[in-house]
Amino acid sequence: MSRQTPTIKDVALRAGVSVTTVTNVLHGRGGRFSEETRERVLQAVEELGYRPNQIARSLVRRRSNTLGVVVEHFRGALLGNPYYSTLLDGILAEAVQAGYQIKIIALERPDPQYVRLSTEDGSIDGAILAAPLHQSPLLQWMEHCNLPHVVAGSSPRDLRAACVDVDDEGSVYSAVKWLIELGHRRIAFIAGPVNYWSARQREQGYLRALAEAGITPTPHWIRRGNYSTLSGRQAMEMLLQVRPPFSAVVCCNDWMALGALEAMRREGVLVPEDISIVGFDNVEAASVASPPLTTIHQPVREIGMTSARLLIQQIESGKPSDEHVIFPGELIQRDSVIPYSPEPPDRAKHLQRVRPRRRRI
Amino acid sequence: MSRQTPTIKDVALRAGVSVTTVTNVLHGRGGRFSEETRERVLQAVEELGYRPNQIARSLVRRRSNTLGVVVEHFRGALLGNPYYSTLLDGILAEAVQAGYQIKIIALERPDPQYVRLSTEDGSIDGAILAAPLHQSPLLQWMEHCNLPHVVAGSSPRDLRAACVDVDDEGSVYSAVKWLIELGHRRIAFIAGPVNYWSARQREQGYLRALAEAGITPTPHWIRRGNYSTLSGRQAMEMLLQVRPPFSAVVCCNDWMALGALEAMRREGVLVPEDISIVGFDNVEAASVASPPLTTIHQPVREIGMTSARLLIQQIESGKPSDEHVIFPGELIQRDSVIPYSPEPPDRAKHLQRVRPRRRRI
DNA sequence: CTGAAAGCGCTTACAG
DNA sequence: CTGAAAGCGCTTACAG
Repeated sequence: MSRQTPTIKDVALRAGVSVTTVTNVLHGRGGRFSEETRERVLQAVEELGYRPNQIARSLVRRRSNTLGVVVEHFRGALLGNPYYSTLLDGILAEAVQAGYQIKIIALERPDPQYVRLSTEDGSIDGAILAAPLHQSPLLQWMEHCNLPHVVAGSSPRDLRAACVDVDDEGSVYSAVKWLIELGHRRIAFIAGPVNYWSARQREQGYLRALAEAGITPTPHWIRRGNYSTLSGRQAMEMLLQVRPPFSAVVCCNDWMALGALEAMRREGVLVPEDISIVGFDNVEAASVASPPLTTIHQPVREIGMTSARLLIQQIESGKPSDEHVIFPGELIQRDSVIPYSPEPPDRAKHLQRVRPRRRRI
Repeated sequence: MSRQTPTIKDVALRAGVSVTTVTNVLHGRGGRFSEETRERVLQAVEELGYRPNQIARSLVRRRSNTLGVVVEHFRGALLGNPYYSTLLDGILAEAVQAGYQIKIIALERPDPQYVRLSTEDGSIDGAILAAPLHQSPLLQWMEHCNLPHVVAGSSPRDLRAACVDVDDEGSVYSAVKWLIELGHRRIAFIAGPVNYWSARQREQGYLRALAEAGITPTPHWIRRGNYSTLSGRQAMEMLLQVRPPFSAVVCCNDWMALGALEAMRREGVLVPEDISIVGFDNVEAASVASPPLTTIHQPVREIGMTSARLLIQQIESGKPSDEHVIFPGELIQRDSVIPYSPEPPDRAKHLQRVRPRRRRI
């Protein structure tokens, strides 16, 4: 009995009107049908359980009402990263709000030609590039792309395209400047991977603050990690060898800071008495670490929302834009930083904080 | 000069062949064209920068090659939750692998009619329902839905549809049984919100293990939180009032366990010496808590991957399925649990672990 | 090996 | 207020 899913033609037939009329009442184009016709159509829709085919609609309107979120998935488990998922959540919230859907375009390989095929196929009205890597093919693609697009998160600052990000450079600059004001002079840096724009910019901020204070770091002051906890621990182990010792260390992200914390705990270095530490990102784990980690919060969800808004603007106005929206980072002061003190801390007094060896079950 | 984006017709014209032939070479339907024709077509494609319109293709093939991931977004910032994003990551990985795209369908309101409109519109070939809530309209919708679908994560066990989840009940049952084997008898439970299937099932596991050991909990043994850290702290504060005191507490998720840890730290309760604690989910913060939290890990990414695989199977075979795949949870033993000891811990010995008041900067 | 034609399910001028 | 017709950009029998 039940045949294919009903089409607009079936509705028209049942209501005894033309498909044009059905379209008109469905889209509320007032004045083009009588009240009585409207009711007949709506009833037919109801009885048939008719649902408009959006694919057909997209074809003729040349509009899919969906936003593409392009992620370079060849990097591996990407959405598992809270940064990306929070970004996505912001994009989604804004898109839904404005009547758009979200399609995730996971690039399997870094090939500009392949990117075109995946994006310029009529299935999306515009694209949000989520935190492209350094020398990402996406960046080249954008140059000759007539699909509306905006870059969200970590990206080069000289981009000739709309982009939304946190002020990586300025945030780290301010944090380091603050440490200097607290009396710290020997401030180490655990840098991030060079293929991240964000890591590069944060490093610049560190260097600028030191330079401005007339402090000249040797190469020993900077250790590079890959954003993982393990790499942070290893970097810190190296930094602990340097003499004279540092009184503070700034980390390019929280996970490395957490690793650094672990390295210091193992070595009996007191935080913050011996060494103050600040991270970046304000991940959830930062607040439950011991001591709770001072860090820089970036408004990731807002970045996502703003990207979507900018993209929708471009789509609906038909005008491309190269607006840059850069949010300031926010320093979250917790317990991992204290002012510099020339005399060493009273270890006896603080020894109670060092955790004893625990037996395993 | 540059007009609309080129269509298959433009390619045919330029190559001097019919559109049928263009389609054939583009889809590699061998034997239907000469090698020379093939090259002419490919060259025209190249010169024109032709990209097939997938919307048009979808319309005629009645296949979009995209999987819908349905989330009940009216709950708020959903993808910001690492559970959902990890699930999504698994789905994406498997889908990309199999040549499918992902569309996120964020439901703004819990209306079955609205769900139909959003899903059965030709834009997706099947749907994955991400962790529907208790009494979700999605569950009803599925009953009379001819779109292939599978439920991923937290869901009722008597579902007449394909579903993939962790064994919530069994995992908690095993954990509680283990605590009992360690000598614990007074074991409290911080329950989760009743509108989550997962929370309900975990609670069942707790009750079953106690019952099996002949332990009869009074209502005071169970406090309900809403999965947040704050609610865990509050629940624990109440549990600490109960006399005689508990020697162990099981939490419905890690965030509440982390809150409970905080409550105990404030009250000077030693973990695990006074009270052992186990969480659920194995969030990243659990491993950096002090003490590191013993918890139950669920293979969220695998759940996502398996859901996608099951869905694609249904789509490609044309046969609906109601297969259930239930993964076991894995107990991650860290430092928050020790065997029950009748004598109270030597507080003097452990006092050193209690953190002193910290001054703020 | 190749192509003309019908059709997927809609929307949009356009004519009445 | 209403409808016939063309068309969006593809694919698929079908005939040659």
